[in-house]
Amino acid sequence: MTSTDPPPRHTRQRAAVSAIMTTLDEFRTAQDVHAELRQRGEAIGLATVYRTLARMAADGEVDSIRTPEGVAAYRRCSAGHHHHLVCRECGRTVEITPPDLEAWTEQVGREFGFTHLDHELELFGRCPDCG
Amino acid sequence: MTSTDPPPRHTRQRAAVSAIMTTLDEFRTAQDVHAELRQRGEAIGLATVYRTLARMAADGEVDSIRTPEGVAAYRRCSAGHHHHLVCRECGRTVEITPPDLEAWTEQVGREFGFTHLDHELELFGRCPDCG
DNA sequence: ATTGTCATGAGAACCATTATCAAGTAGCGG
DNA sequence: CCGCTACTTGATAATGGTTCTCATGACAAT
Ligand SMILES: [Mn+2]
Ligand SMILES: [Mn+2]
Ligand SMILES: [Zn+2]
Ligand SMILES: [Zn+2]
Repeated sequence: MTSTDPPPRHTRQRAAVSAIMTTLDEFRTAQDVHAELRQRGEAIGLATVYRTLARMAADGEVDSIRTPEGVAAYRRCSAGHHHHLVCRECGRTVEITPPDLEAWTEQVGREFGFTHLDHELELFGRCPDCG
Repeated sequence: MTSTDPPPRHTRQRAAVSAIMTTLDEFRTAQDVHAELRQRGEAIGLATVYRTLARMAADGEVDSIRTPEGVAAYRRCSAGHHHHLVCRECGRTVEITPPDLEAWTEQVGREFGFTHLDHELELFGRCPDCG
């Protein structure tokens, strides 16, 4: 359980992905990130972007959600657990913290005998700029 | 905006999907439903199952969620808006209603100027039977 | 029964994601 | 530095869920 995975190696590709994620304020798919990196002249493979984002998410360096269409999207993550209000049009995101959700999840889990609880909450809408 | 879509026609295939959904207590994917129908001797195409479930979901006859892996799953739906606690192993489901979530969603939307709000909340865990 | 419209389904197409695996490279010990 | 080894990369193929195509069949209103 305390198995320590080796830390990721520092490569040009990983640095590029990490860098671009700090500049983006919206949830972006792996394909989006790959296209944007290419746009900026970075030489990087699509598979590498997928792998890097998946690993960064596993390591807590970025948040990952699934859009209502089922595709994975990533965004740089502020410290601590939180949820999101996401614009369906442009991906603009606001971090939110619903009161009592964590405690309520635990309570409901106990009530029905469920263990290994996790919860997913995202709000979707249209932001002011997208009318 | 008040456009009335023509009601679905009554066909053997639609009846079969509708019938099986009333007997299932767990979220099932379109592929699951198709396999189960074939098992029971029903002649029905996979595309038809996909179309029928999508339409039933749009018409509010079944609930649809996406598993953490991103695949769509369907389940017969009790009246009224609600959310779910789903067993990751067997799909067993409990309907839940978090207090104040609807009102909180509206409040957060107003606060940030988002419109056309929607929210997605699902709890996942392991049910008593699945240890 | 006629007829216009909608539903069906086998297979192809689509598309996000993951697997392959040979070639490259980071990082460590010497 | 050097060299070794394990990790990373990326072009490409493979996977798998979902949707599209379109010819054929079935519903239902007249
Ligand atoms: Mn939370
Ligand atoms: Mn709700
Ligand atoms: Zn927007
Ligand atoms: Zn279970």
